[in-house]
Amino acid sequence: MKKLSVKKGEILQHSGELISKVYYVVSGLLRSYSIDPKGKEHIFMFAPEDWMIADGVTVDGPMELFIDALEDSEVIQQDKKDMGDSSHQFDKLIKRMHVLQKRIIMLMSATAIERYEYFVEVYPAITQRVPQKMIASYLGITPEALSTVKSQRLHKSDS
Amino acid sequence: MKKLSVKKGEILQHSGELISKVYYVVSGLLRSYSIDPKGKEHIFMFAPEDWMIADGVTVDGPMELFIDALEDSEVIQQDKKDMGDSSHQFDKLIKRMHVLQKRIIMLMSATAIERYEYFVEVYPAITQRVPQKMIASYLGITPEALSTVKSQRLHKSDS
DNA sequence: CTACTGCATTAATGTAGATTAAGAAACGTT
DNA sequence: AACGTTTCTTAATCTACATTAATGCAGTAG
Repeated sequence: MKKLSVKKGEILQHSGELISKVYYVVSGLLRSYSIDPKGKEHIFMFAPEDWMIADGVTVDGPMELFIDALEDSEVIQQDKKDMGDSSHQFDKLIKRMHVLQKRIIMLMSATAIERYEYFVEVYPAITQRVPQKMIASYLGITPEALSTVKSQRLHKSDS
Repeated sequence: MKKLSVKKGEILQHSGELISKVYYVVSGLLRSYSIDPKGKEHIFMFAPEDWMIADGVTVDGPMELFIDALEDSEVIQQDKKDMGDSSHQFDKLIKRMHVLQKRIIMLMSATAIERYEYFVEVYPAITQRVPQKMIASYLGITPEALSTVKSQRLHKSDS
């Protein structure tokens, strides 16, 4: 368990590494993402201050997630195996699962517009801090599609 | 913690209930699913023998998941708060998260065909045990689309 | 056996979002 | 300030999948 200062753009964890760390974000902003077989980047989560981020390493092998810094950040790095299993950690995991569940349901049932509305509602702060194309990547759509979604929203509020 | 026998079609948990149980499947097959605002059903997971299934209830409130039996089943019901936080349980959760992560990445990056291929690879047994329309619901596509995907696969293997 | 009901398949038509491309705006670097 | 680089927007075209609808096929009940 140690404190790190990372610069914007710095990579904390490469895909496929077996070392399994957990990062608590004290300040700044991290993200985790994967690169699919077609070479496209998909943002899996954003982690602003007070969040925790980790890859999904299991006993079965590594998960293909990168973690990097979108802003200069202070993070506390901890090894997963030293985390213990206090019920506090347990709760955090349960909460994270809930977010993932919701995300899956949204991907299956909601349109790009609905997913964007939900994103803005849940993470209003993030929209100001990251480029649009990353929000598009999080939503599972292209930056072009996000752009049209946003203009539709503007025109709607005229009515 | 008690053992239950449930009949095919029986509902173990309704959406919105606050009671938070975990079910270990001894034999048979359960599923969890949600119904979206448009009234469409989306299968969240299948749980054959030796799996565990639960809703996503958190401190923040209930998750909108139903759980029911697709086959006559024997299950062990346990209250979440009595689970303790042994590292065994912890590991199970981590594994589940891994599955969810993979699913999200697939939904964002893979076509219907690729998702089906992956499903068959990971859950070959399930394809024989549930109706096609439920597999479609799990994959996030319509039964019609799944039907064409399957015929494409057949024609491909001719070549 | 016939009639009903739910499921699977196939085909037509429609649509959300991808792709491609080109111009405009914002940003970092010297 | 002036440059290249990245990001954002807009529009035209394309494609994967949804929707709708018709048909065939079990399974089940009378």
